[in-house]
Amino acid sequence: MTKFRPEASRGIRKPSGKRATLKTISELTGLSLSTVSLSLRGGASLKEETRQKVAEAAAQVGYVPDRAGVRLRTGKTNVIALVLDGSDEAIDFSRHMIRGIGDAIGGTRYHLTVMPEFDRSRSVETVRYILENRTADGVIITHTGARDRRVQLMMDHDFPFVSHGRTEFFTPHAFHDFHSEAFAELAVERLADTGARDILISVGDGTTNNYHNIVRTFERTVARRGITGRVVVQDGIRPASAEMRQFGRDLADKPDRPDGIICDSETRAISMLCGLEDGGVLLGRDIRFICKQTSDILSTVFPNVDTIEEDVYAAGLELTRLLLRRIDGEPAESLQTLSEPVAHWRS
Amino acid sequence: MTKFRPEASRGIRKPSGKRATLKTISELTGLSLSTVSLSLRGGASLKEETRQKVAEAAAQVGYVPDRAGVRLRTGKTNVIALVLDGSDEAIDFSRHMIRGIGDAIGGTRYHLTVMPEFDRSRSVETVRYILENRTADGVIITHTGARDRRVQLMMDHDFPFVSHGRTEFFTPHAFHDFHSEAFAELAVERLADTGARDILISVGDGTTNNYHNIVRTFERTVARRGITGRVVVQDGIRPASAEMRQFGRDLADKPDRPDGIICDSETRAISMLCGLEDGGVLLGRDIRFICKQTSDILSTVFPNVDTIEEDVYAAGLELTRLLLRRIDGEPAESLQTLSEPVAHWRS
DNA sequence: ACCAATCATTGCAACGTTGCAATAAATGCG
DNA sequence: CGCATTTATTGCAACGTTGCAATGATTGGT
Repeated sequence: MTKFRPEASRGIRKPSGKRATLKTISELTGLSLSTVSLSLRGGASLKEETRQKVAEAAAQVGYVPDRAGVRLRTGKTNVIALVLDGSDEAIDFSRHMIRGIGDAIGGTRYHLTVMPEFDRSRSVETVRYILENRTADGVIITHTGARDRRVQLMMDHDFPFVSHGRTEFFTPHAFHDFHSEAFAELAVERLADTGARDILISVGDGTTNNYHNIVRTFERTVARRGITGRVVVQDGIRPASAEMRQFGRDLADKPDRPDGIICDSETRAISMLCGLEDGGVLLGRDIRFICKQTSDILSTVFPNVDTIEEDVYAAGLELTRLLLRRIDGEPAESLQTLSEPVAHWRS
Repeated sequence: MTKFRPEASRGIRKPSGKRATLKTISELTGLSLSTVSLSLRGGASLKEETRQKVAEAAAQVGYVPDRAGVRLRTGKTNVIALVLDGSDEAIDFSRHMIRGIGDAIGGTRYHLTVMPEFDRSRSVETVRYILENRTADGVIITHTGARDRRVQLMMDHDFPFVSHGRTEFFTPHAFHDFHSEAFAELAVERLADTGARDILISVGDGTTNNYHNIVRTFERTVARRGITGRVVVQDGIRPASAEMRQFGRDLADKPDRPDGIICDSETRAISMLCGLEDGGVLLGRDIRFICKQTSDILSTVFPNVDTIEEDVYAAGLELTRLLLRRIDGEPAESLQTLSEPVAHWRS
């Protein structure tokens, strides 16, 4: 009679085809259900011998706790929810983010559920749904606004979450954010250092908090360097479009065109750069350009353009790690991190 | 005493702060648990009056069935799993796909869980995990291979799934796929019609079934038109990279360079096109180019390049609809659809 | 007015898990 | 050696749901 064939446990649960449960182990070891359950969760009061026996049996039948059972009993879902708010401009943002989250929950009990809600106003309802139906143990939100209603809601309910982006709320909450101020400052400094006197910054979505951070720092740094700066909010206009390209084209023709441009979106940057070239602008000479980059498409098309990298994959990793710690009860104020921009100066 | 305030039901479940369950409704109506449960599921044997009463009470307390309870009792998870296999080249593929799925499950009880597994060989393990732990009611896979092991596995277990992509298996299974053959044929015809005599096709990942479909059709169509064709598999090389651009550059210099190019990846196309222009090639004159497009970045950068559109959002929608019907028991052979390419001929 | 048949409703058990109170076994101490 | 204490194990109830067998109420036919 075969006693213990580890290879056999692949796909084979029990003599019958049914899934292994605590009961299976209980019968196998002769111990009670409670003991098995306790033991599997590392009960300190158990004899070393029985713990061994249980562990062995569990491994043999390939026991994995039933999520529904646990959830019903304890309320713990072992799920984290990503609320994708996403008219995202950043190329492959979702992909990198999800991959980061996936890698971070690898090896844990957690699953990831994604709730795509592209209508931003309704994304509050999505969060409300999660809270009311206890459908996840924690939430990750992106594109956070300065006084984001989702953040408010979750703080009110004392529900674990992390935001990709900071807020202006007084009460601290967990977040991970790209250090936009550093980005803005770095970009202005670089342009100024290489001779720019009149810088235009093109920013997207004015509803996010990042927008404010970027603009504020931009204006401060420009002032400090004693040069002029203008802000263009490009919200309604599709980042990759003939219209956006035309914007670059028009800019090239302007008598008072800037000699430095900063752009916080790779897609918008590509369009704009094409337009500038249409207008006969020689990049790096007539106009210097710096943009935030989340993929390597821009650098392939315009290898000489300076970029500042935001690593969305790393953000996904970090957000998840923070969230898991938050779920485990760590105070929010110790779960706030920034990721520093990485400069790629070409030439 | 207020009797029925619909506005009050927002966020208020019960006199206490607890979630409404069948018991809540049972107490409220004086009916038994079983009756309430039965009624909510439209029990045919109930009096119209009681059904009304139950429905009213349920609405009043904002009852939503507890997922864990249902799942434990019935085994139904109300979850569909997306197994993201993704060294995806297509820009924003994940985003569009997820948005499509999200829109398709809107209004249903289903949630979406995403299992990112970017190491393709391990993606079989991911599927196995889902099957063994009954962690979803159905699965969506992408980047399907001709004899995809995940497909094999799920068919063996008679588990509901749809694949984005067809296979060569004899047993039918649900799928939705981009009609790559039509794409290849359309592209060759267009190039031939506009004067091309020597066409090069650049295709990605040779492990997917799409690869075979494209290549086969390409060769057949080229032969039929009496022109020459070559196939280049660009697998190891990153789609957006200096290396890929260099490929275009080198191509431009070749004495026997083709006069028509087809590319099945937008990103690779962009890189290649940049390289061709580096080499002094005049697009549309020296070389005609057609590529498959999933975003509007390429068209913004190269407005004159002919493209053929694949709508990934629509694919997500369709895949999900098929899957839900499959879960409801429809036979797989009636759940097989193709999406036709949409040509955008510029000039 | 009685029995059978239909209609409407209900109690019970079970899904897999865990926390608690309770028991049983082993040890310490006087 | 008996009693209190610690150590190890267990039974029970509950989480929210549903399917089934069983009950109770109503109707129709003779």
